Amino acid sequence: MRSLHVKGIGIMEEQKIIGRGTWIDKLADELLQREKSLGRSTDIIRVESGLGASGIPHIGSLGDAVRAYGIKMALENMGYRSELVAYSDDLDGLRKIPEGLPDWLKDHIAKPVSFIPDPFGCHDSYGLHMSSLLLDGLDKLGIKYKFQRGVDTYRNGLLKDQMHTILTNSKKIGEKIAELVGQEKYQEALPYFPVCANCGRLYTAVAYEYLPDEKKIKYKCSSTTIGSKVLDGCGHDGVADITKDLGKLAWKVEFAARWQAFDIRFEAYGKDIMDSVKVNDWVADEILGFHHPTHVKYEMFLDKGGKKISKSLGNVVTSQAWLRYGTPKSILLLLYKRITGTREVGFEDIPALMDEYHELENIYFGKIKLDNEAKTVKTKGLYEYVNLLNPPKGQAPYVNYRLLVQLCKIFREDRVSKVAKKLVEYRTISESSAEIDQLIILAGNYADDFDKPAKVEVHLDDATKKALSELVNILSVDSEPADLQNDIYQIAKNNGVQPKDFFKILYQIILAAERGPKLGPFILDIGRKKAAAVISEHL
RNA sequence: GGGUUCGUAGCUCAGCCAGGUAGAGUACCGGACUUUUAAUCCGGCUGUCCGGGGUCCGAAUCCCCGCGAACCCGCCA
Repeated sequence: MRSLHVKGIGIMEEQKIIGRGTWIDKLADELLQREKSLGRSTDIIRVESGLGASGIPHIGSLGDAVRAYGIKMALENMGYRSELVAYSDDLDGLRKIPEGLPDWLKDHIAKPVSFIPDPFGCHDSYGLHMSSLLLDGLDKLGIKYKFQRGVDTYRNGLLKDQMHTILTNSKKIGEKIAELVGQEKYQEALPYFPVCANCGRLYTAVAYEYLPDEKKIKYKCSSTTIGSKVLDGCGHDGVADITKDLGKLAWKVEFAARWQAFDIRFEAYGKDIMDSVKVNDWVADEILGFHHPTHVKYEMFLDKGGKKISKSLGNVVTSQAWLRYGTPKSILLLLYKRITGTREVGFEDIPALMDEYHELENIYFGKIKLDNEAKTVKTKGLYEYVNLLNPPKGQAPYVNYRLLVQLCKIFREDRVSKVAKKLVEYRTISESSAEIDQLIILAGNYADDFDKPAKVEVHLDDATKKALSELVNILSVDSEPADLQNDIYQIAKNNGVQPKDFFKILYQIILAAERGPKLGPFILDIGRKKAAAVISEHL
């Protein structure tokens, strides 16, 4: 698949570049090779992303779908039809109340999230609220998908054939699970969790017998352990019909059933479910007779302290919050630039990603040349994927994000027009535009939320106070001072204050910083009356 | 116990997956700007690429063995 020939010492090997040269193309190519060698039809190649619906979806949950969509794009680019199935596991039971959500949810522990009221009050259920947040994130990024709910999947019996095969082979599967991953419970228990018809809970109802002729499961709602807590069942004895009643397969076998039922050829997964995937691959291949999909494993997204981003902890980076500070493209760049390696992610990455996107754009449009041909192709390819293979015809105006944040810290009132005016004065841009205004809004949000100046305690002696009040007088008269910079300097000297210290104090008062821009023009920029008012507060 | 990832400038990290001159931000020094401050811009400086072996004309990059750090699994979905 790659042709290497050495032309001579010191000369680079020639490489065949696959697709657009990114990891996405390479993976799509491997997938196609595999499908061909398996002899499967490639009329339409479906890729899947599983969405958890039990907590607030974070950037990592989004990543699973975004990357699957990347494979879909690469396949289409290579001339195949493809589709992304977004499967919401909304029959999943609530095990833990996520941080910040109301306490009354404890009454709904172990119930499927689709049958719990929405604590935010805007959707039909808890589960629908959570999956909607994720789908909303995908919509805002421009990602197209076919939404498939777990509840509908089971209620309509879409997995009934797979369930039947799995349940009749449960003994064999249980032993294999123990062998592959050391989990022994399925040697006894059936890999199926009914929803108790009496109390509506999952997990407490234990399936103990499968009746293959009737395709029914006998269960008793006894008890279960979730984490360290024991949950008592209601004692109900029931029968569930796998073709229409609610209940779900255990994760160790559910993926395999879905893969076959929906004919899935690709699914990415996080390393936390590595074991489940290993078992599911075996179940698909050996029990269901369906070659498991091609996979790619990715590391978890961690927060900046290196802790796992957990839906139940407070350190959640959601796409909704991200879009307050960065463009959709900055999220796509984060997710498409690479898939390997541990990723510590936080809002503080946004400025760099915003600037990096702009750099990609410069390379794509030939403003920046790279010396290495392969890297140029790869970089352009990345830019195209970030634009969902529909790159713009021309370059959008852009200003360095950090510069914008700095300016936004200075101008808080009437920010957009003032910052834009300043940028024109700096000759950073020739004129203001809707794109620049939008960037100012994003950077402004970032400045407000993360770069908040700490309130500085300023200690003033009498001489300094006198000097400051003289300055206030100058600033308060109607006519604009001719050389304010020099005036400030003179005022300090006349009052026996070291100019260096005087400037420092002014920066502390006005900017809450030790240093800053040249003070004379700066005070005129922010408005001298306003500056006078701020200084007066310290007198 | 099993598995995965990471280790690169004082600091934070990119580059590694498809080998080809060691990179960015920050910090520091200097300049644009006759007195103070320097946001911004420009220029400069910064290396045992964790250690050791192997493959190769060539290794930060690929392979093996160590050392160190983190994460996941061994509840459950």
